[in-house]
Formats: sequence, C-alpha cells, structure tokens
Amino acid sequence: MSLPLHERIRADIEGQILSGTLAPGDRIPTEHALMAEHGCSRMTVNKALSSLAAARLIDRRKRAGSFVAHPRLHAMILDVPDLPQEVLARGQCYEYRLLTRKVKPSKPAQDKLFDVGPGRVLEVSGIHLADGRPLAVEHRQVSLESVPSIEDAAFDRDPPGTWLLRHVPWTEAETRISASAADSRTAALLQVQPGAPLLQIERRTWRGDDPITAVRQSFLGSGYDLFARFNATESAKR
Amino acid sequence: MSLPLHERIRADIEGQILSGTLAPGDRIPTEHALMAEHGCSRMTVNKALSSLAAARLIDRRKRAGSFVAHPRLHAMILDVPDLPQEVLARGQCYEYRLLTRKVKPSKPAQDKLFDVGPGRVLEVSGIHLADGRPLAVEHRQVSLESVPSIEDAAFDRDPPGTWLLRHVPWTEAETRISASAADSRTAALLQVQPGAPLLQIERRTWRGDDPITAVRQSFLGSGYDLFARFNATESAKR
DNA sequence: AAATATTTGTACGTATGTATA
DNA sequence: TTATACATACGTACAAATATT
Repeated sequence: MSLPLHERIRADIEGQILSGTLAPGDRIPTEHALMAEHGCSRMTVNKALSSLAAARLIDRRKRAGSFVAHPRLHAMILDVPDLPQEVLARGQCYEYRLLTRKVKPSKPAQDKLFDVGPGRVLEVSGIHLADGRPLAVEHRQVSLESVPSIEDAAFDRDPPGTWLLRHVPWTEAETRISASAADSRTAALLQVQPGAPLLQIERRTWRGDDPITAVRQSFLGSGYDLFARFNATESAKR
Repeated sequence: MSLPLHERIRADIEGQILSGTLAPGDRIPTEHALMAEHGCSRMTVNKALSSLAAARLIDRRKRAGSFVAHPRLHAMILDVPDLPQEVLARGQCYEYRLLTRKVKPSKPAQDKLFDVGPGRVLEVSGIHLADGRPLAVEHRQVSLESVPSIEDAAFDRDPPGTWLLRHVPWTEAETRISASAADSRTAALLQVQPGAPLLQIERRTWRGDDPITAVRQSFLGSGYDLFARFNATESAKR
C-alpha cells in the first residue's frame, strides 16, 4: 500500500495518542526532531502536524511546541435523515400522504420558533408511512423568497424534505430533539392513543442569512430511532 | 486583520460557493490559474484548495480539475452534553444522586445492547437533578479493563460521565436517540406518572477497539431538549 | 523589563510522481 | 500515447509568537 509520508507520520503520532502512549498534555517532538527522525523535510512534518491540529488531536503553540490536546467537548455527527431513503433502507415500503398545502402571504409577525422570515411562505403538512403504517407527521414551512421554485412542486407523492435535499444546499441548521406526549389530533393521525410518546424533531435551515425551511416532525416513539455513529479520527482527516 | 493569503483564497472561493455564484458541479479554476490570479505560488493555492477539499466543499480529481461538491448527505454536529455544565448554563442548580454502584465480575455473555466487554465492569446508576427536581435517570457500565483508574472514584457527588469526559478520550461512539413511555420504576424515580414521555439516549464509546462505557439516560420529556447547531463552513476549517 | 532563542506559521521556488481525460 | 492537473516532497527564507534568560 505505502501511504504518503506525511500520512504515515500522522498515523504514527495519532496511534500513539489513541493508544495512550502519548497522554493529553504530553509534548509532541518538535518539527525538527520529527524531520530528523523520519529523514524528511520540515514541510512534510508540518503537513502531518497541521492535519492533526485540524482534527483537534493536538494543540500547537509557537515557541512552546505541540501538545496532545485534552479531550474536547464531545460532539457527534448526526445524520439528517431523508425519510424515504431511511425507510427503504430498512426494507419497508415508504409512502407519503399530503395533508395540507397552502401559500401564506407575507405577515409581519409570526410564531417565534417556527418562522422562515417575513416573505411569502409555503406551508405543507403530511404524513410519512412505512409499510402503510403511520410513522411521523410533519409540518413544514418553506420561504418562497429564498426558494421560489418550490412553488411548482405538488408534494402529493414525494415529501418536501426530499425535494429540498436535492435542490437547495444549506449552510446552517439548527435541530432540536425532544420527547413529548401525542396531542389528540396528532394521535389520531398516527393512529395511537393520545399521550403516546413521540420523538419530536424541529429543524430550521438557512443558506447564509436567508431562512430556507422550518420543520417539525413527530415520530412514533415505538417506530423510530435516531442513530449516530462517530469516529473521532475519520472526522477531520486530510 | 489581514488573514494569511491561503485563507483569503479559501474564503474567496468559499464565498462564491455559498452564495451560489459557483454552483455544485462547477469547475474551480486550476491551481495555475489561481496562482496567476492571486500572484502567489502554487503551494499557497494548493493549501487553500486542500482545505476546501477537506471541508468537502470541493472535489478534486487529477487531470480533470477541482469542482464544487454536490451537497453531501446532510449531517449535523450534535454536542454530547456534559449534564452538570448544561444545567448550570441554564442558570439552574445541578445535583447528582447516586443510586447504586457495584463492580460486576467478568461474565462471558451479557446483554447485547448494553455490553462493555467480557472483563470486570463498574455499574453505576444515578439521578441528575436540576433545581432539586429530577431531570434524568442514568444507568452506566464502565469497563474496568479499559479504565481501571475509575474504580477509585466514588461518584457520590459528580456523575461518572463528567469524570470520563475529563479522563478518557474516546475515538468512536454510537448514540441512539428515541422516545419511550416511562415504566413504573423510572416514573417513580423521576416523580412522574408511568407512561410519561421520556427522551432516551443510549450511547456506547470505544477507544480504538476497547469498549469504554455504555450508558442509558432517560430524560424527562418536558424538561430536556437536545440541541444541535451546525455551520457548514465552520465544521472542517484549517 | 528587555533581549534572545526556540518553535511554529506562512510562503517561496523547484522537482518529480501519478492518475486520467 | 500524451498532455494536463493534482499530489507529494524537497530545501530555503522570513515572520510571528512566546518561554527563557
């Protein structure tokens, strides 16, 4: 195989950090020492160390040297699911049922937590079904100022989330995850008893400063899990 | 201010991508073109483009050139909270109450979903309280093979999560988030009615191949939200 | 308090290797 | 096959920050 030299150097040090041979706070050899050790130029060592610094495995301070970073506040990658894909991946049959779809005119003030700006807004509600059984209800608003082309989409078959995923890249997003008891209307839509536990996901996304969409999805507690897997060393490589 | 040149070049291109001036699939000027445009060396241009590639904003292909990446499957950074910090940040008073603490001897087979390996295991259960009111119950197992030093910690005041956060870096983690109804035991501990909605977080972490800990936290649905904020351009800088 | 030495940061120019349209 | 464009690596130089003297 034979990795590039700077990656081998990186892997070498990374291994020592992850195995505990180098503990948090320990000093990494200087670039000069490493270039002697590996018989290479400083640029090459620098690339390896820069990469480790970018991955936040080490801290670098001028004059002082490079040190194994103290374990950072834990963070994980949470995939923002495309529901049709998720359901199909589980071997189930996916279906979307549109409930309501309307264009709301500009309004000065709106619900604080569910606001996609002052302009015209497309409001879509629907149900996601897996194997014919309700999985989640979704209420979504999309800014027609930011995404005018979405007004042509019907959403009688595909959910708006899938359309947005394919057409509009976002740069910023906020997600709130909580558990709540089903109110009577939601319970009826999901065909469960009122009070049944729901996993609720609220998300707002922006492109730069322009709001794109705000969505609230209420999942059947018994039918859906969010799952995240994170590998600290794969996250910020290269 | 005056950023380093390679960061200015990066910011320049990044701005064009995020604003839509450069759309997914569009070609970025070659390194040679950019080095002429900015009047700098290829190394400098290369550093800027490599950084964009690491952030997955562009794809680089030999001979073909560099292209604006198609929006990847959306992912968000989910902070794994340190509960004491979170609660204090909300201006509430945090308290931890130990329920049980025992060392379990090696057992050949264990619960599949809640398993930290074959060796000796520390098992700790406790309640997190905010302003004196129950917020979550936690059941945790820690591998004493991987983290022998934790046997000396009492956990009568600080939760094991905080201890682990400070002492043991992890490299891999899995998190599962779901909503469920409180069983009678948990309901009693949290002082709610059985059947109340709970936000349940299950997490297992490893250091390399060694399991470190497995934890199940059940949060009062009404008292806790998980919150994630993600900025596509801040995520993989440098 | 100031000077010095050390270490990282940035950037230059050059050279060669490698994948591929 | 060939030319292109990125990938890796060399060596050098100077700047910036900061521990130590």
